[in-house]
Amino acid sequence: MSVQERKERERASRERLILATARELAEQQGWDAVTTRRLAERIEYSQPVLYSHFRGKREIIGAVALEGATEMAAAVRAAAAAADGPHARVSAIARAYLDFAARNPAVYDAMFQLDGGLAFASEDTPEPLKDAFAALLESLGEVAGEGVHPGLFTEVFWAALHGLATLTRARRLPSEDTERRTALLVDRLAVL
Amino acid sequence: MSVQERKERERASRERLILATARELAEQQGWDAVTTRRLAERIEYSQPVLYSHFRGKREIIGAVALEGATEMAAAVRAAAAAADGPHARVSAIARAYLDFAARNPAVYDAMFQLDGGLAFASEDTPEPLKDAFAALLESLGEVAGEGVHPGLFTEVFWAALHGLATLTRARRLPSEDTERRTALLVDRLAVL
DNA sequence: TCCTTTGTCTAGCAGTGCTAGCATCAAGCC
DNA sequence: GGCTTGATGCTAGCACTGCTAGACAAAGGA
Repeated sequence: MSVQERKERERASRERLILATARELAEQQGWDAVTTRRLAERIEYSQPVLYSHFRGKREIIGAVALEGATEMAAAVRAAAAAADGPHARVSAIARAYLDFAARNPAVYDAMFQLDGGLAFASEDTPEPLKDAFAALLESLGEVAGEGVHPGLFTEVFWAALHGLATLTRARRLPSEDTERRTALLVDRLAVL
Repeated sequence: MSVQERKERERASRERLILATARELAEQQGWDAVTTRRLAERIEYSQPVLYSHFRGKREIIGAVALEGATEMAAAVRAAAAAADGPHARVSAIARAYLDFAARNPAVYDAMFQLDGGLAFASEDTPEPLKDAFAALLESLGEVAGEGVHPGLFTEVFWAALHGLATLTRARRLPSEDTERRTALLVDRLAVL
């Protein structure tokens, strides 16, 4: 029994290694550079080993996305908890969101740009994704304004942040004015 | 001289055929299905012919993106011209933008999600892209509100629309409430 | 008519995600 | 302790990708 447990531990540890390596490689050189060959070489195993852990590359991306969702939810909640008052809270959340996207571009891509085979906005949406949305909803719901559904408001706010994050990252928007754009967004959208 | 002119015409016509075919294929089956082999087969030429018109696949995507930008600018201006008053105009623009994205998902991808090798937000940004932004700016500038730079306001509004468009398209947001989300966005962001 | 130039094609390269089938090594049984 | 068995990871290979070198044919000019 103990032997089997040890093997399971080792297997789980190798799975973490795969994910950490994929993530590191993606952050360093982009997801295009994360090929199964390169990934296998970095973890010092052969390619087929990857397929004994994940169905394919897409599932690896999905797993990294879930990791990212958990971290993002934590970052948003931490920012919200450290701020006093609704306005400061919403500002802090917006900054935390954009900051996360800027600091972890590959993870953000995995979550929202690439196909990780994850279900969104449906019943079988994985828990971390639901929770990341919930983290936004907790603080944004209170500034939705009268007669506006908190969920709908959060969706709009989130979409706006997502737009800023992706357009900035893709150099469609110059990154200098990020602060001013964020401030404008918060001031206009949130009802205090 | 006339012979050369005929050849140039034929060449230009074939280039249009390549772009139209690429776009059609992308809209039908997604950009992943637009391989150089398939594209060549559809236009009934061999692969290398594509490379006598474009440097590579990326440049084909870029060319489709420019086409799309021109069309989007026209769609936005048409919507603006058909509406009376600032509020109706902004609403119409938002709907036109999201409608364009929804009706031409592959073209929208070429413009904003994929790498078409185009420069954005810089001096050597191609004219159609600048003009598409200008089309938004023309009508959005007037509702930026006092003390807010029209360009900055347009960027934020655009980013919000972009977020809605991409998240809806990627099924991150359910498509039913698009109208309500758009209305909320317009009502909050635009200063009348 | 011959030669040159232009245009197009066939064939191939290096790389991709993914998999079938073989070797190896450790666990468990007699 | 020696043998069998099953799990585990490997090598080799498939069908595909974007892209290109070099052969070849068709057209134009002398």
